[in-house]
Amino acid sequence: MAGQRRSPTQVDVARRAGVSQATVSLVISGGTLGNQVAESTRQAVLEAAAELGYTVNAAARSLKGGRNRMLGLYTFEPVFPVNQRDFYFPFLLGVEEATAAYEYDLLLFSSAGSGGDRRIYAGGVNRLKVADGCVLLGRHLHREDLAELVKEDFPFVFVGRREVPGVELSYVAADYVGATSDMVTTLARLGHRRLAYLKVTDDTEWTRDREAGFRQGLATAGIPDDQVRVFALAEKAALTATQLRDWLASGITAVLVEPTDDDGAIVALERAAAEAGVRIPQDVSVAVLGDPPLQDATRRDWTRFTLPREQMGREAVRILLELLDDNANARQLYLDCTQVLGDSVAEVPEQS
Amino acid sequence: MAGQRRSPTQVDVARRAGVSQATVSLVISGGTLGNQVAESTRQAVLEAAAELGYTVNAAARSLKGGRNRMLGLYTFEPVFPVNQRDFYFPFLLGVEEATAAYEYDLLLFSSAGSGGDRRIYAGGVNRLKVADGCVLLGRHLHREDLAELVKEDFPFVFVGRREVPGVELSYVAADYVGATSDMVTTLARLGHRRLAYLKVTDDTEWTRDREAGFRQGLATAGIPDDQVRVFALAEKAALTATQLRDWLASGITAVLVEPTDDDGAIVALERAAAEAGVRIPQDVSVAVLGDPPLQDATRRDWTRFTLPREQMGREAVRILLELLDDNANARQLYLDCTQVLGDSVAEVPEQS
DNA sequence: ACCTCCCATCGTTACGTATTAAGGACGGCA
DNA sequence: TGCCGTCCTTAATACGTAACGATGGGAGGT
Repeated sequence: MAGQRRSPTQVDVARRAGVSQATVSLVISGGTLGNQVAESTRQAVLEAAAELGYTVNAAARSLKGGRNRMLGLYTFEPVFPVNQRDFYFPFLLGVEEATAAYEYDLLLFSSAGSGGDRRIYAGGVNRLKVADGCVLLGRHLHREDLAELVKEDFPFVFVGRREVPGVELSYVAADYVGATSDMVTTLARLGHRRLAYLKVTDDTEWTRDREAGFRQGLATAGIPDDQVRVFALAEKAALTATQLRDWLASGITAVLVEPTDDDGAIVALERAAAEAGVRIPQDVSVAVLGDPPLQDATRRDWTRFTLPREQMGREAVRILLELLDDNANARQLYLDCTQVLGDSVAEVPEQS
Repeated sequence: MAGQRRSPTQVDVARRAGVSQATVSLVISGGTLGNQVAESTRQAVLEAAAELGYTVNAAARSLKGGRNRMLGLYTFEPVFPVNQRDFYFPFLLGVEEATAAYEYDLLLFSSAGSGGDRRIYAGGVNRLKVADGCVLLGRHLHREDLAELVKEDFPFVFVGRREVPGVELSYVAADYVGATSDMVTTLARLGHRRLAYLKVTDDTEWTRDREAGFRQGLATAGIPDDQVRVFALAEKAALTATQLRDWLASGITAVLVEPTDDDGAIVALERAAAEAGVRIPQDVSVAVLGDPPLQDATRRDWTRFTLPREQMGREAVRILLELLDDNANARQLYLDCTQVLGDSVAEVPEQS
């Protein structure tokens, strides 16, 4: 081993090929003027480069302002932990696939900051900037980091709808509004007229969208507001068997429930049903408004809708590249979800 | 949107704070001389930086310094295709985890070359070099690319044992020899004395290692060579029911089989068994020498050994970082496999 | 033969940062 | 007051690349 040999530069190649550094640059990076170089010279340069084992220095290139052909993928939570991987994996798959298809490489910003905290700005440094642009992923984001990113004009696309007051950002989102509305329609078609909606408390975009979809679905189905019950599930206050019985007693026949990181709402509902001796779907229909992240937590084949996760990943990359080329305004894209009819919803029994 | 606003530099900060660019650099990056800056100046600089939304330009920094804090992961096959993902995923997991733990970022070289062919040297240029070092993964490598990498002194670690004549390279490998040997021992302990060994034909390191382990296990168990039958499974020539019957007729009670990309050998064996009316494990015991990549192709819980894939990924990163720091010689690491007792192996029936 | 034009190549500069050696202010001590 | 030493700050430079304008020479036209 020759030890830490400095890797050859364009100057070295130029010297060997008997041309100038500028010519080497023209040959290597092609550019618009790439065809202005004589074929013989081009060959000589390429040969010299191969012999020396020359490789382009990405740092220098991107310092100069050019592209790296690298896209970043930053996740606010670790993507890989086992319990969540089945949820995040399809996004990753789509992003990877599209990135490769466009002949870019993918930079995974996986390193947690020193504090164990995942932040974009570690020590005041925006690490993302080594990439040409970045796809962001994850539920628990730091808004201030996002705002900072926008302020810097760094091109990025979020997977999932994200709003930051005062700025317009790009994202690829699932159409939660439409999907939830459709779910209400489906339930109404099966005869359900009195619904309960079980939402998580924190006020996020996706929770708001689902609730909006819920209201919209009610309107479409012609169900007045007083026929429904909205219950916000605080983290600690689980749904009790008593509450569930109350609902059923008041004529409610179906429950819509939001999935969460830990499937807390679903698990709580199932436990309450078990305690109350209520059978799903015979006694109450349950529809899940999304993909339950943990497939293991519950064995049931829920009636639900699934996000086109892989496609979302792919589209995010496509939009990011559009952003890079046009450097136009932010753009948003909504993709349809697919309703999956499982065995947790049944027709409402004829009232005798 | 202000459009492509150039992001502020140290010069801008310096101008605003009324100091020189060098002072800004001292304040920002601290360094060894960081404490030589007067507290008042430091505050002024930090304030100016905050007001302007200054962030360090990573490209410029690494151009100057050398290290990128980026590790590469290059795979000779796409890691993500669905049919293989369960096999490769744990490696990826381990690599990602270790990379993050050491506060590096992970660069996924996913872009296929223009020809659809995955090569390290695209257009005579080594793309890997943007990273400080690289973990390599995959079965179907291009030896010439590897040799070139070594020649360039680029630090890399292979996951899986790889040999290139004349050069010594670093890898983290599963101890196929020991695991296969142990498997033979296990079979011998269950009374199996006549074995068949079904290998794939191409002459790879892992095939050789398994065969060596097979021989070693035979020696340990005191089984003479004429009690065994080694069958090389060509790609197209599947194992026939007739052959399988012949083996059993000759007293063979157990088959060791190598897993392949597509589980070809296992599937062939199972089909032959079905055709011949041979039951597994009642009539013949089957041990798989590794992890069957496709869990779906067969529902059986094979007796096998599994590679510590996640750990292999982690160790690969650790060794790579050692290589970076010491820039010493290549190093190799072997990790033990875990035997898994499934239901495809039974005690040999007492011969009446 | 001379002028023109174009093509291939070259010299130069800027990108933003970290570092080194050098400069300047200030106070203390003789 | 003069000298020196200690801090603090600065000017200059290098890193490797891409882009621009400039230059030289050869070919073609008049």
